[in-house]
Amino acid sequence: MRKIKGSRRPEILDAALAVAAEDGIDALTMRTVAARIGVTPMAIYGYFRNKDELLDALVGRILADVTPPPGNLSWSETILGLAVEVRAVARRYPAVFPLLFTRPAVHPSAILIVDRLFDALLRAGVEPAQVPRVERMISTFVLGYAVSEVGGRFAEGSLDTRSRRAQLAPDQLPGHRAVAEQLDAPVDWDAEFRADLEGLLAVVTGPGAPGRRQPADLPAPTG
Amino acid sequence: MRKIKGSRRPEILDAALAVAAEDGIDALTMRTVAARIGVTPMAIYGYFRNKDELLDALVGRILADVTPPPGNLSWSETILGLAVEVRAVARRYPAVFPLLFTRPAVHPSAILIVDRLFDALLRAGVEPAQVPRVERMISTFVLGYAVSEVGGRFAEGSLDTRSRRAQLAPDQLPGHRAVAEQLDAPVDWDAEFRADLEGLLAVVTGPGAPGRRQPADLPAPTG
DNA sequence: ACCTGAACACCGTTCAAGT
DNA sequence: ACCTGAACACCGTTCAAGT
Repeated sequence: MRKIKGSRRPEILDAALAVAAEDGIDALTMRTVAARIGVTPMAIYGYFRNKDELLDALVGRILADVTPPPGNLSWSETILGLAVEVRAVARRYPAVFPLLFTRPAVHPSAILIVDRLFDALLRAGVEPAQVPRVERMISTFVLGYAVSEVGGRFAEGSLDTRSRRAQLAPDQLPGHRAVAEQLDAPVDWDAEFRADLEGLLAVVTGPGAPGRRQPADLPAPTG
Repeated sequence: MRKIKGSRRPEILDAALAVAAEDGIDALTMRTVAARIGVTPMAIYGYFRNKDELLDALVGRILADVTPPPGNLSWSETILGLAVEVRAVARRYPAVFPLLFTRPAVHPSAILIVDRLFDALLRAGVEPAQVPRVERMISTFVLGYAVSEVGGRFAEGSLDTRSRRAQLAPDQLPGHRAVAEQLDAPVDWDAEFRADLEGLLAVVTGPGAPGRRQPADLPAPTG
């Protein structure tokens, strides 16, 4: 594997990102990526052992786009800022972002983000023993929400649409019936994401939360 | 598409599940699935328009394995029970479960689960206007956690392991340094999942939560 | 050190044909 | 109604060879 200075690895990863952006993840093949930088498919094997390793590196490349917030922010502003950044990156690379959920977060860029979260949670007064757990909880929610949005899991649909899909009469979906009006209303995803996050931060640091040590600067919920 | 009685669709889906369980998602091809039920690859196209439609149906098949809790449980027992079931199903089908996050939840089995969640949240006193949002929050966390576990995203690793991966000195990861002892300790994933969920339920229904209407039977956190 | 070219064992899918 | 068989345009990847 050539990892020397002047390696074309970044060039290849950018080409992969471009191919996926234009034609989707299925179009991202060794052959299309190679063609985009004007080489033969086999040339890529000089930089990545195989396609799997290329996709792993792509995960690192995507997370490298998450610009960390400045160091002088409060713990809650830091976490919210990182979350908003991650979600913005998901929207920037919708076709490939779901890869983040299937491949281990072992890249330098991922570890740097986790480190900022650890630090912010400690400043929030979370007990060190609870910090890794809370970090997993927050990053799971943030990644999950971002992937759900870009992957189409948050399919909207009226009561009628949903009961048709379920092949059931509306009466057999009492929960849906009770909130039918809400299912017709458009969703403000930005506001929902923020409200959810603020709720999450409240639970991990709020009064009575397990692993809580001292008061913190949690903002009032705005949702 | 043959959707008549006596269709072999269930047989095909079970074969797909078996192939993935034995040899992984990459081995799940039209050809291997066909071979497993003793037909030619082209026979499958009589039941599914293409591979994508087969995978979509597989998502429904997986969720159909989630046995809904009995109707006489409290709202919190209902939600916890569903969550535990979903996580159990993820562990049953680790190779294919991540598909749930990439494909819209429009299958009858998915809608039935959502309906139970809607109902439980209403019983918890969540305002109808907030119910769909809270449902998305909970299901995003539950699915995200389950996928992270089976997909290996929750890679454990000591401070040393992580700083090596990050290609950084431990000093450049102050957050990790501060919780280094925790990174060496083994994680009780069952307990963590439960503690996280109870925290989540507390935030959506606890005192001061947005969309709260009346007291509810939230259990005390056990984590 | 870096890249090419031919080849191999696979894919998903179309089309025409069989019973 | 259900399935087969041959064929097509792709894949990822190996190997040997070029400069």
